[in-house]
Amino acid sequence: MQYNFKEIEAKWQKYWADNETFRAENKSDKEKYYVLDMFPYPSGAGLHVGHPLGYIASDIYARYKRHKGFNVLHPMGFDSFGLPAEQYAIQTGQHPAITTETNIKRYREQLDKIGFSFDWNREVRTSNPDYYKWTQSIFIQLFNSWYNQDADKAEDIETLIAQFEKSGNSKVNAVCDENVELFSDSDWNGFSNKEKQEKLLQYRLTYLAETEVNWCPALGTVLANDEIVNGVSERGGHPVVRKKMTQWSMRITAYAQRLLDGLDKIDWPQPLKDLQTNWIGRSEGASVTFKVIVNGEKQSHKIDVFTTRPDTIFGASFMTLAPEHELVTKITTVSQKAEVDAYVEATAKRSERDRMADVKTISGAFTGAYAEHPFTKEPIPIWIGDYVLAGYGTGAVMSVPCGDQRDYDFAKHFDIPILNIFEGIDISEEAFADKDKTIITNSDFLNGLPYKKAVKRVIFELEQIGQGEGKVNYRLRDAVFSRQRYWGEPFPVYYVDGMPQMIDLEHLPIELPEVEKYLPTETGEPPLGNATVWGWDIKQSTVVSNKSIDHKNVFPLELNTMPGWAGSSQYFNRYMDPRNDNEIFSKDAIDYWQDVDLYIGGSEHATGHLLYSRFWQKFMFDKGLVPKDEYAKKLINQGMITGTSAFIFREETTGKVLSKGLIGNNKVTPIHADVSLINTADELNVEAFKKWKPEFKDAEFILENGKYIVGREVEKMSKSKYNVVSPDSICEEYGADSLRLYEMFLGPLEQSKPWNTAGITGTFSFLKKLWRLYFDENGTKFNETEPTKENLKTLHKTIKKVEEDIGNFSFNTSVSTFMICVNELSAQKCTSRSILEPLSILVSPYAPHIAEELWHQLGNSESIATAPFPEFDATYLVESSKQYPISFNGKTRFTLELPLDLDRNGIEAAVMAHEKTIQQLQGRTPKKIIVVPGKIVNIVG
RNA sequence: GCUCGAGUGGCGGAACUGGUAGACGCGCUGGAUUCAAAAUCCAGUUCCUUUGGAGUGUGGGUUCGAUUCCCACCUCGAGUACCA
Repeated sequence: MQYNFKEIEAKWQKYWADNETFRAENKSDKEKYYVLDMFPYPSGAGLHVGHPLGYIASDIYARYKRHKGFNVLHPMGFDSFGLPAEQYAIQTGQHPAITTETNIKRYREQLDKIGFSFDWNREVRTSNPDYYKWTQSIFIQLFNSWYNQDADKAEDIETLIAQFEKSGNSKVNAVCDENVELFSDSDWNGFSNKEKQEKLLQYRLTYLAETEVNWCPALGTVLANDEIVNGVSERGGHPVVRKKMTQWSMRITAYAQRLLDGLDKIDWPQPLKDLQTNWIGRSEGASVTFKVIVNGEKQSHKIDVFTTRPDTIFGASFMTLAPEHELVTKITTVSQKAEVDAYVEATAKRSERDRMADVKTISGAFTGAYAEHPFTKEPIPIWIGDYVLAGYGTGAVMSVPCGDQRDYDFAKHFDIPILNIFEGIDISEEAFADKDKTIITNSDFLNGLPYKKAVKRVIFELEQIGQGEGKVNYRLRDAVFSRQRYWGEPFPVYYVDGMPQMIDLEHLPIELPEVEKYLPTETGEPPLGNATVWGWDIKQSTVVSNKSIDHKNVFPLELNTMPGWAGSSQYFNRYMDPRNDNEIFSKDAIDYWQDVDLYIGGSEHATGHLLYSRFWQKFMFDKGLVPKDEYAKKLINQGMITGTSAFIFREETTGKVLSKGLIGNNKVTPIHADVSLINTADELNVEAFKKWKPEFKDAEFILENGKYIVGREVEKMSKSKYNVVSPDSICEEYGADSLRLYEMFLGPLEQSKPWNTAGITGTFSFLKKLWRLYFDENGTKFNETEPTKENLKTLHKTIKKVEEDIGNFSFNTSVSTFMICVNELSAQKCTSRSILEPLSILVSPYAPHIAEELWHQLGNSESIATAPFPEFDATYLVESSKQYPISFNGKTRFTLELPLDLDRNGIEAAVMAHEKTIQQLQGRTPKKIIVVPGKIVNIVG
């Protein structure tokens, strides 16, 4: 009997689907285990072999847990809203839903061929109305909530309104917009309805506000900070400019501290935690208020600054505002106006990228105004400079040149005095920023104090005079939540008198309307501005034609859509009860499944999805919707699989194409060749290549030994580099089990590693060898013979190692272990069922199709999926002797087999009497003999 | 610049809490089988000046003993970028 992987794999894939083998039940006496993959965006290009790496790892784990008796939830779905389908729609007019459907179908086929144990009954698609209904509902709940800092949690907006009615907003300790005006209870009660709504927007967890956003003209939309890489859009690499727009934002900053603290509770990779920690960017310091003096007169304006070094306040010799700072126009003197205006205009013109690239050039302008030092009462000049960022802190700094290198450089450049307030420190060359060695001097009441004590004291003094307090600042900004795009979740929002109103939960989903074209309107409104049926009728509670918008009963709906991360921020919870029409998930479902036990996905989502989803989870926790405020106990980032590109070499002068070995000193241009035209020995199929690239039809290919050998190089796997290998072609040629084993065998899960198709013959022939343990030409080989001691030792050694490996997510080493096991059992000519049956279970998580076939050939009628994992028994591994390595000065020279029960003295005697020892020592007397029983002998001297 | 991560044969990689470096696989070499090829099987494969010796990026240290621990440096990769 031959190993016919095609037949076997098709058979079992059908069986699993027909029997819903991997269906997870929400009620079970078994312990639950939730294994989650980051669901993919279904792109038109399909999957390449790098994509399923994490899915294979999680599938092995899920299958293993089933063998260990767990009720496993292992779902899959699609993050199906997104830009590429929309760009395609703009180009071709094809509705993104159609493109998406086609791509999902392709993905599904590819995934099915690899034999994953997903419970497809639970599939979710973020672009389906029955799914995004719940995305909309979370949005509404965020809108109806505020963050109470006293309770340190989100609360219903009604509790805030009650406080406003009772005592205004002065006693409210909320996370809200900056510069909220104070009002009393009588003020509040006297406000018009619209004024009340405006005030409340400043507190809601999702709010509409005019914000400075990253506008990408080429994509026609705003982007979040994490969607911008090196000053250009992550997708497409288009320029990004700053622009003021009215946008929905998420008050994620309310959760900054909890997002930071939560990292201690979860088992996520340290680099990923570091990334989130840096992104949140907590720093401790003080806020200090400076009074402003213009032309010798005190102004009503004040400048608030945030500083991490309040201890250096007596070293402040100037102030610097960001050019965008709102006070700039208000305080600039007449004589400085021209210079300041010119500078502000110049910086506004520079793109974000320019500003980032050019950090060396020092520039700025003097406003003519002064700030009053809170303690010395001396006037200090107020400058503007683009090294101060509008988006961080208050957009203003107290410049202390002696203690900060940027301030120092700025002061030197503009000849501003540099005061030295550090005892025994020379600052003639550079600033001194070492907190640990700081002793303050020339600073009145701070003289002689070290950093920490000085900070405490100065904050106390600032509080006494009402000009400052201790403060914690975060780099994290509120997340812009609007996109000027078509293919995203519509907001469940309509506008009355310019104020946003939420549509009641019972009327959701608000479905995406049809539009003629997917581009912005001529008046510059988002694509939904093209919709003709996009008004909200409050009487009928339904979407109606725009023609009936009368601002009495029918109102315009929101034209923006939600960003890509909206749909992925709670999908892991929805999987628990995905077909529930009445609730996002039932209480029973969430109570049973609780949270994700293992989450596998890429680290590129560190500051996007993985931060936003933690935020939503914490919000849902505050609302009592979920029992855990962190949704994933353990997370693993799978490494990237890189491609091995192939090159042909065209000689620059003659145009001849030289085989790799013939290049020599010739000047050649390497040109990518499609890797599918190369065989495992790096030979190019020249005819096929000429067919693929017709411009080489008549080119002369110079061969070596009758073959054209290509050059190879490791690069990112991508279409443009012609190095993409698809899992389908591998499954076709070697089968899914070979692919699964090989992807794991490549190396540690978390490391990035190059793909080389040639190596797959290793795992393929392993499977053939495994098969031959059970079958030969005449049929089955296994029988009821008693296993030998050797057989049992091999089996139990394997059980032990494989369980350890799975526990450590070290899947590459268990593939080696299987190979060793099969090599040994083959050599032992093992045919014993009591060895071969447990072996099939051991292999099953990794190579489920062949395992299932073997299991059934052994006479079992149920699926192998829940067969109990073999129990390890240490007694089979007990040894009576050991090959001791005998080393001299730490270098092993020979080995000696000795009984394990021999004691230290016995070992020493045996070793010293050995002829090779005598030969090594050449008459010398050893200084010392180290004997570690069971391990090693080391002779020194 | 800063923060992480990693440097082991021709290649992917292995080595438990310090204890026989290079498991396993690819590739390569030789052989068997075959008319031939594929497939399969067997043997070999870190390097060198080979009765021996050296060797895990470099230099130093701790230790009887270091790929593993400590210090300094070099190289590569990832992230981040004036964060006050």
